[in-house]
Amino acid sequence: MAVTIRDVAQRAGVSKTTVSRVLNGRDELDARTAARVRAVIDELGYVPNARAVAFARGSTRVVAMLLPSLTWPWIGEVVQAAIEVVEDAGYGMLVFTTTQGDQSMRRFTEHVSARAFDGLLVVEPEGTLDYIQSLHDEGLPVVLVDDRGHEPRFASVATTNRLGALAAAHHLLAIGRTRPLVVSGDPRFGCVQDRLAGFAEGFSAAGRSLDPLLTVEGDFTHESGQAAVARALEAHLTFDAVFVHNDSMATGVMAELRRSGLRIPDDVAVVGFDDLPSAAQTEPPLTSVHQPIREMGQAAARALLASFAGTPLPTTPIVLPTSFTVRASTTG
Amino acid sequence: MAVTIRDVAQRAGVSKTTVSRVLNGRDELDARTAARVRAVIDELGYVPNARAVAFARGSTRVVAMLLPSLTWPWIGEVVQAAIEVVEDAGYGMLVFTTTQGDQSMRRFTEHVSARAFDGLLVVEPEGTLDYIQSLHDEGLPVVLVDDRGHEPRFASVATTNRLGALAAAHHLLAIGRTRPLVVSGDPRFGCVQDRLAGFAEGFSAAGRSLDPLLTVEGDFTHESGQAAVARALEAHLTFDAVFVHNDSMATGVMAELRRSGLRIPDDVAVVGFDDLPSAAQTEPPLTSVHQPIREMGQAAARALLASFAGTPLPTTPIVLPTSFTVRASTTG
DNA sequence: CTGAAAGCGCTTACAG
DNA sequence: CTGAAAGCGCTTACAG
Repeated sequence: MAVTIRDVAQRAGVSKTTVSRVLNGRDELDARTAARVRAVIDELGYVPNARAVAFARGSTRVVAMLLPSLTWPWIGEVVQAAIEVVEDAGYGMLVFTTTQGDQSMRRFTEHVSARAFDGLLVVEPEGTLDYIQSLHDEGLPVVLVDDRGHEPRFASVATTNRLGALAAAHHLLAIGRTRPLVVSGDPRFGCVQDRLAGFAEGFSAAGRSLDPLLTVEGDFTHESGQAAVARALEAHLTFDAVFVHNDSMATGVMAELRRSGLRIPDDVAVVGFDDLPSAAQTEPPLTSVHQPIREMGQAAARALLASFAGTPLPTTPIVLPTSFTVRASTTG
Repeated sequence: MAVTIRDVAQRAGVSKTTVSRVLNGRDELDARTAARVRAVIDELGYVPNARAVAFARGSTRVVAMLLPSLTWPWIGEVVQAAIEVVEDAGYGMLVFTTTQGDQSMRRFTEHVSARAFDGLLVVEPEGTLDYIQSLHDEGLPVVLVDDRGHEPRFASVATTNRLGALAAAHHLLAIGRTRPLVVSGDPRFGCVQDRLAGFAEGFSAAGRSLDPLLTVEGDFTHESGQAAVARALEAHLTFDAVFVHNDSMATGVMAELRRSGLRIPDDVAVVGFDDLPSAAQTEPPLTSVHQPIREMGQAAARALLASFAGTPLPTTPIVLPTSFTVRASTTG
């Protein structure tokens, strides 16, 4: 049998109430009483039963995270960072993914209804923003880690997509590239629009406009980057650089460029977006707009935990700045 | 106020006991009573409070997973697969990582003592096997997803490291390569020993022995693969193939080979191990021993869930076979 | 087939 | 500063 608060109380010669007070750090306690109780707790190796505490207190000390999938590198980084913050606070992190579509969402909803956790961090699975919004409206503390450029009416953490793309433009101009191909993500995403706008802005500020034919659409996968470049080359487009909306597509872009006999960066410079750890391992290493991914995960988790302690969740997005990492794909 | 079992009972004109029976699918029930109760449950949108159920039943319907980190691709795949199985069963998955060392382990131990979950899946953080063993000995259901080639005295899921390496040897011999460089992982790991043994076995079965100078040690990182090849070339070793103990090192190996002007596979063929999704995206695409990673995660989760239902955990490892994926890095 | 009652192990007003 | 008692929302013998 596990040791309970009752055992501790008996052994210390106090009531369960007093033990509970020691456990929860209430201050209306005689110091010697508290010390004695603490000694007994150590002696017996007592740890309060999490199930009973959750039940009695009405909160679980567990945070949930809802994600499209765990197998995307970007998401892995975010989750890892968030977990570290959550663990530090003595909380647990319950992870839900939506790889099984409606079935997944139904399961998740059950856990919400069952009040299985105190708050929620979200990297939005496609098309679930309204649902998340409704959870928030019903009183569940929610923080969105926003990789899509939404503008939700609840707490969120985002990055400076426009400024990041602007930095990419400045860099390419600085190394003398004037006809960049742009491989974008799905233009329905706000982040994609921001990246397109920031990049164009950088060129127009330098008195150069972008050839509209030189913007092609990808879907953030390696394959789509490869295909985009293949199409551009087939159409005999000429370009001296490629600005790619994420690193995965950028590796596809570089693969296709090399297949076509083009040298990177001599013939074509390549700039990615994300700057995941793997960007340093491509060939050549990839210049990329750095997203503060870990910081975003941490900030989201911290905001959520703070809300449990009474600090209201922020009503405007927490925006963390991108930076710019230069590697050999632009400065070989 | 959330709706409780009491509300349902009142509205249906039965006792809470009866509602509980309907909820838990006991069969000693009048069909019409059950139907009526179910109707009320739907009408009120009642979902049992997970905290109360966990407390009353003494089990949480939550499984935990202990991991070194979420940012390694191999682990991401395992966790994703395990989560899907766990979610399907209506369970939640609590994820703990040990990126913060002792601090992390202390936090995790608290959750164990607090009985915050019913069972544990583990990808062993370095040096914690004895601790995991002790949790098992104290009665916590544990299943190890074994990427290290341990032989634990509790349930585990593993793969055929020796046979996988044997297949790599056969393939290289089949394409006429006779002097392979081997870039291994840390030889303290059982899986590394198995891969070394299987590979050597394949060559000796063909009447060829491996040059001991041609086995160099890496640490499973991209950089170590790169460094290993750099050292080998510097030492003027000659080889016509490289067998690398994982895909990450293999990309490092390929990068260094290309830097040295060697063509893949014409001058040097490369075989990796793992066959992560990214292996199809390297340049050239990587031939690799395929580990059934998803299947391992699923099998571990299934075994754990089955143990809750009364099926004892297996006492010998569940071993899932590797396969062999041929790509352009050996057959360009 | 059904219900009244005890119990799971804590927390928290309330009273002193 | 401390304790007795109620209560959190379920499950589960036990009795009928």
